[in-house]
Formats: sequence, structure tokens, C-alpha cells
Amino acid sequence: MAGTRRVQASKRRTPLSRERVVRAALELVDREGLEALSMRRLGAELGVEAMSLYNHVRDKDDLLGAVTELALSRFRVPEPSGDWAEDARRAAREWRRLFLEHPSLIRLLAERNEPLRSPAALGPMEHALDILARAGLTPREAVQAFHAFGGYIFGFVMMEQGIMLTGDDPVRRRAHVEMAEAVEAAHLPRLREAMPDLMECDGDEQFVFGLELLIEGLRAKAAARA
Amino acid sequence: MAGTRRVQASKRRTPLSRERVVRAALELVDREGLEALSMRRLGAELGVEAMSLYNHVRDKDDLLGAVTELALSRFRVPEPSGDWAEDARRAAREWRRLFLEHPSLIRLLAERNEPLRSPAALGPMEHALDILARAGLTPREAVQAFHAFGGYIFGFVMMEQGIMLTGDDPVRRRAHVEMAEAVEAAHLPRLREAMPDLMECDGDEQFVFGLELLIEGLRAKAAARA
DNA sequence: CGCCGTATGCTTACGTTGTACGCCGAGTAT
DNA sequence: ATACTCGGCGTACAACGTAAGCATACGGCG
Repeated sequence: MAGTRRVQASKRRTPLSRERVVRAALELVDREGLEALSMRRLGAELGVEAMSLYNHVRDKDDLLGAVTELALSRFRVPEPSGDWAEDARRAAREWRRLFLEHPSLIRLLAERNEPLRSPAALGPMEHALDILARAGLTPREAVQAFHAFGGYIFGFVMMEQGIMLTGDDPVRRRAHVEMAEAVEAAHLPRLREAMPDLMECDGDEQFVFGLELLIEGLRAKAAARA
Repeated sequence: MAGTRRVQASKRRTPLSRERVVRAALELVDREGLEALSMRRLGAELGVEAMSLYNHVRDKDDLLGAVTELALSRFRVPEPSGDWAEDARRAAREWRRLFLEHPSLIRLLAERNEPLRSPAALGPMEHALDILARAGLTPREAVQAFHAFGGYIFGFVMMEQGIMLTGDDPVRRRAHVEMAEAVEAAHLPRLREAMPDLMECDGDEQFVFGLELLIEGLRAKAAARA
């Protein structure tokens, strides 16, 4: 009887596979955050014991790497517009969209500090370097600009998700009043006059501002050479 | 006898305090990385049992918050030079110095996504906003530029420590050849021509490049208004 | 048809983590 | 002297990653 039930269950179960494991892990992480991902929990999610996952994944680090790559593979290279600046804007926005769609992706990249060499990451890199080459930069300058844009996008989204005071959740609201108190207590005139703008700032608009700064800087550099 | 020894030991032991706990935690984290910081390990470092730490720290999260604040308090506000652009450069470099001196600080900020409202962080913020105001920006623009610079610095150092291919450790070297192989395998002409510059890039120089882009963009914005 | 090697999932177990709880010894106030 | 408080200790528990061994199901062979 018990045997029969077990047979049925195992017949019913669609077999595990690396892809299924990694997909479920990404979904779990997207849904409930990085710390929700434990081997036991992921096993439960798949109706399977924790140790069974190890048939498809070397260890947790391997799993996290695969999850990172899967998330990165969701990057959709935007269509070129003919104008390099517009293309840069589109690519940067697509990166931000990706990071916001997978809020743990930034932490994944930050914690496992493994250089990006997966195929999923190389496509977008090629795309970015192509835009910068079309902007008239030398390969060397293109690499420098790549790091500048990359750093900006990366760091901005990270601040946006953590430190920045955008959004309206109650925890932010509490941070607002605490910060306002601290600013009043100390003598910080610039901060005081900036407080309104610090609080009601819109992430999208802020992001574009810095992006335009970088593009304008690049344009100036190109103009100076010509 | 055992009692006597214990008395001597307890007499000899300098009493624990929140400050001593937090300082030791920061030293440990700086020396051996974030994952080396466990309550037991930190206790051992202080010659004390793990549970004793809880007399001075609510829980580990509280400890991490205090460590973050202590690290942030090591920011040394640079002297003003009279030129806002130069002041911006100096401030940005000081931030980078701080992050490199405390390599786990970025992860601390990223993982506990609590808005910066500690006194240790407000001083540098005031300083940055003051520079941007002296550059002729409105408070609103100053906030936008603050987020742009902040994001860039943050993200750049993060990439530098993790993803970027700077440095010469053997793990990077292996990443180099793996990446070169991947680039050869796929058809990625821009990446291929960029590979040399990607590998031998100098962090300091890269950082300044992006910084100058932002400053130039800001200058252009100011010029356009005048 | 049965048999068997191999892959795949399950069970148990170990060491490490954060931390709740109870104890004790020392210093202080009464 | 006595009682109270407080800081450090020891034990204990749940959750974690994962090593080792066992059991079961499936595909190729007679």
C-alpha cells in the first residue's frame, strides 16, 4: 500500500533537471529574496528532498552562479536607433529594468565576486562596447566608458533599492522623520534645504539625470578631439 | 583553585563594552571578510563567550549596523580647494579610499538596505551637497547630482572589487583565459578588440575617467544655463 | 520475460550558525 | 550583613550546507 503510493507519486513527479532546479531557485529568489533560498526550502518548492538537488548542482555556490546567469540571460538587447546616445540610454534603461525585475541580482553579483565571463553576460557587453565604438571612442576609451557606465548603473540601482529615500513604504517614512530629526539636531544647512528633494525624488528621473551627465561628458570628450 | 583562577581571569579581563565589541568586529571583518564574522568567532577574538556579546548588542543585525556606522565614521572630509570640481574629485577619491580600506563596507551597505541616517553618514552628505551647491546647482539638481555621483562611486568600487578584471591574482588570471576563450568561441568582435584594455586596466585611472565624465557633464549643464 | 548496472532520490548524520534561557559570582545599595 | 542587579557562562535548539550510504526506478541485455 505504502509502496503503491510511493510508486504513483514517483510516476507522477516530473523528473528533476538542472534547468528545473535553477528556474525554481530564481523564481523563489525573485519572490522572497536571497535569504529565502536554502537547499531544503528549494527542495520543498520542487516536492523533493534537499539532497536530491545535489544530483544536478555541485553545491550551493554552483547553484547561485547558475541563478545569476539565468537572470542575466533575461537581458533583452534593445534595437539600435542609429544614434549612439539614444542607444546608450536604451541599453542603460534595459539594465536597470533587469535589476529591478530581479531585485536580488545585484547582491548575487556583489557577493560571489566572480568576474562576468558567462555567455549570458558577454552579449550585452559586446552590445555596449559596440555603442561606444560608434560614438567614436578608441577601444581603450570604450573600455573606460564601459566601466563608467557599468559602475553608474550598478551603483545607482543598488542605492535605489537600499539607501535612497525613494518610495512610500512605512519603513522609508520612518527613515524620513528620523533623518529629518538628525538633520535638525546637527547643523547641516545644505542637507536641510535638500531634504524635500531627497524625499520625493523619483527613481526613474534620477537615473536619467546621471545618465545624461555621462553621455554629455562623453560628447564633450568627442567634441574636444574633433 | 579553579575558582581562584577564574577570579584572576575576570579581574585581568578588561570589561567588555559596546565600543570594544564593535571595534573588534570591524577589525575582524577588515582582516578576514564578512563571512568570518560570527558571534562565536568574535567572542573568541575578545576572549569571551559568544553569548556575552549580547549584553552590548541587541542581535547580529544591530552589530552589523554599528560596524557599518563605525566604518563610515572613518571618512575624512577633504579640505576645500576653492574649485568645486577639484573638491568633487577629492571627495569622490576619499569615498573610494574608504571603500577600499574597508572592503566589506559595500556589502554591508548592500545587504542591510537601511537608508543612511546615521550621524557618521550625514557629515559627508552635507559636504557633497555643499560642493554641488557651490557648482551653481539648485537644491533639486544638487540632489540629482548627488545620486549620480553616489551611484557611480558605489557601483564602480563594487565592480572593481568583484567583476572587473583588474589585478593580477591567479584567480583573475584564470578568468582572463576563460573569458578570452569564450570571446574567441562566439563572434564578438568589439569584445575581442577590447580584451587587452579590459585586462590591463588600472583601477585608479578608470575611476578618474568616469569621474571626469560626470564633472564635465555637470559643467556643460551649468554652462548651458548661463 | 527476467536481470542488472546506473542514475536519481531519500535518510541519516555532522558541524556551524544565531540566539533564547537559566545560572552564578561579583559589585552596590540599603 | 543582606538583597538586588548585572555581566559573563553554559546549555540547548532550530536551521543551515552537505558528506555518506541506502533504496528505488529505468534502459539495455540475455
